[in-house]
Amino acid sequence: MPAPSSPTVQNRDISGSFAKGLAVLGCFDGHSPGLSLADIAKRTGQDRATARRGALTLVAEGLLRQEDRVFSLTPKILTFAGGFLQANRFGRLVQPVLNHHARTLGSEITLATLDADRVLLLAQSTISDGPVSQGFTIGSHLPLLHTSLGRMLLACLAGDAAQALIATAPLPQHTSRSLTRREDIADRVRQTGESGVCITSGEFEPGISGIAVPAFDGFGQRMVLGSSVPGSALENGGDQRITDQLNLAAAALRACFS
Amino acid sequence: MPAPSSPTVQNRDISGSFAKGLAVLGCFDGHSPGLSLADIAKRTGQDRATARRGALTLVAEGLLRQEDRVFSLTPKILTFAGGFLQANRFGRLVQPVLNHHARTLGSEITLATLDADRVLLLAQSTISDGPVSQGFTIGSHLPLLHTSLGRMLLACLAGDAAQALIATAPLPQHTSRSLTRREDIADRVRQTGESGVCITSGEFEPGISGIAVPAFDGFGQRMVLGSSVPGSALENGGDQRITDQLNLAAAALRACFS
DNA sequence: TGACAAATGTTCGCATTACGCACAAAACAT
DNA sequence: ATGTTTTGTGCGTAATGCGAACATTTGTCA
Repeated sequence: MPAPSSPTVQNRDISGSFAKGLAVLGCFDGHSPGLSLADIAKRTGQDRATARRGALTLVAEGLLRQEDRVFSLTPKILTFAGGFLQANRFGRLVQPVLNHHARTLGSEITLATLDADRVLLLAQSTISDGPVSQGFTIGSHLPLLHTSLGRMLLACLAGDAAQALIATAPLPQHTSRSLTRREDIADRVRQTGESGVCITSGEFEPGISGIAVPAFDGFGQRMVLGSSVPGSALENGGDQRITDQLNLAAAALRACFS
Repeated sequence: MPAPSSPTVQNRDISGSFAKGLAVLGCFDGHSPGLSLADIAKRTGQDRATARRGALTLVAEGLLRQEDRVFSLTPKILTFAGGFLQANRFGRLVQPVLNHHARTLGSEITLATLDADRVLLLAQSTISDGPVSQGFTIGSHLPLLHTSLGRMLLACLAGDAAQALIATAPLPQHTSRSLTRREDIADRVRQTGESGVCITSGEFEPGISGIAVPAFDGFGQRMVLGSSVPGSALENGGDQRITDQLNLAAAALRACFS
């Protein structure tokens, strides 16, 4: 005879099976091209049978393909991204703005937002033969604490939310210059909020500096704009030139979305 | 006493709830930025209560946001695309190749594949101030029968599969030059298969010509490469020049993926 | 090479979960 | 204000998904 609020009763507004299935889809994170059922079960913490149903359902929907024992994403997964990108006019509005300013700037520009405790890349101007290209794409994640984009996102957050993230987000030492004390990062975030621009030097990739500025509020979230350049590009007022150009691009986007 | 294959019994390997939830996610196709519960129910053919559970689950997972009565995709949806793009080295391999060849070509290059009866865009070289830009993005869909990319994909398919698609895929008249008889399209596909290149002129967008060549087999599917140019660009051997350049890009990709 | 062990994949009974009717609430029209 | 349509939600029921148990494959050592 179960109690009225038995622990086994769940929120009737949410479908557990669906959430578990999404978790299966979410394990394909790019670090591993193919996953076996056991891998999926391990990553999601689900029973192997549950993971199997999720994966087979995804295969039936055409989102995964099964080759021998490994599952991998099909191109069809891009359809979901297409829904977002087209609904928000990325092809017509965002991409042209980024491309244009990237050309006059001479380095690539990235639009990003916050996703849990990471930076999520939304769009990127791809400038041919650009000097810096780590191979990041739309949907890639960057660390929050050691990138200029991440620190700018933190600076745009309400104080306590930012502090919570600074205290808990992963803090691996990517390079010898990565700040390793969370208080130091909090300081930088504070400075960023005051100056309206964030510059990091070699904390994520050696020899590469990042510059980020706020962009606009859209899709229910704060967006930021940034650029990666060789550290030397910041000398002789290069930092100011890049900042100005990023702010111009930000203003153009703001005009589109608000 | 139900029959062994009772109509109410389902395939135990597939999760119906998960599939229904995915259908909810799939209705956000970019043509409509926000959908109400009733819209979702209508589009998916699900009961409103079912659609509601699916949508609320997606909100809980951070993939949808609810504003008043309308649901819309959040940027987090791009994470799934990122998994595919990174697993297949799009940032490091594909994008640089497309960008490089697009620059020497002077017009943008698109990588695409087949998704049911439409063309799915996988990657695009974004060349600043390029002459033609319809605002398509990664994950966008193009019609199969009236684009060079689509006809090239058909030409790469086994005969009966191609014929089936030619007979059933939607055939709207986008422009006055759109072929409207399916036999004519079958003819063009046949020619495409023989010559190894497909050229269409103004059948999808007035004044715009498309050129497509086969690229490579990857992700379990055939990939094709194409470019859109003003119709005039094909004169004086321009068509050959573009075809050659596309084939060079295709060869470069083939070297990466096989 | 065969026998054991470890890991992975699949089946099936049972309890939980999701389905969708029916009701309620809101929005709109008259 | 009252009917009408549209939209949102609680709840009983039975279909569905859970996971322990079973089967199968892969790896290892004598």
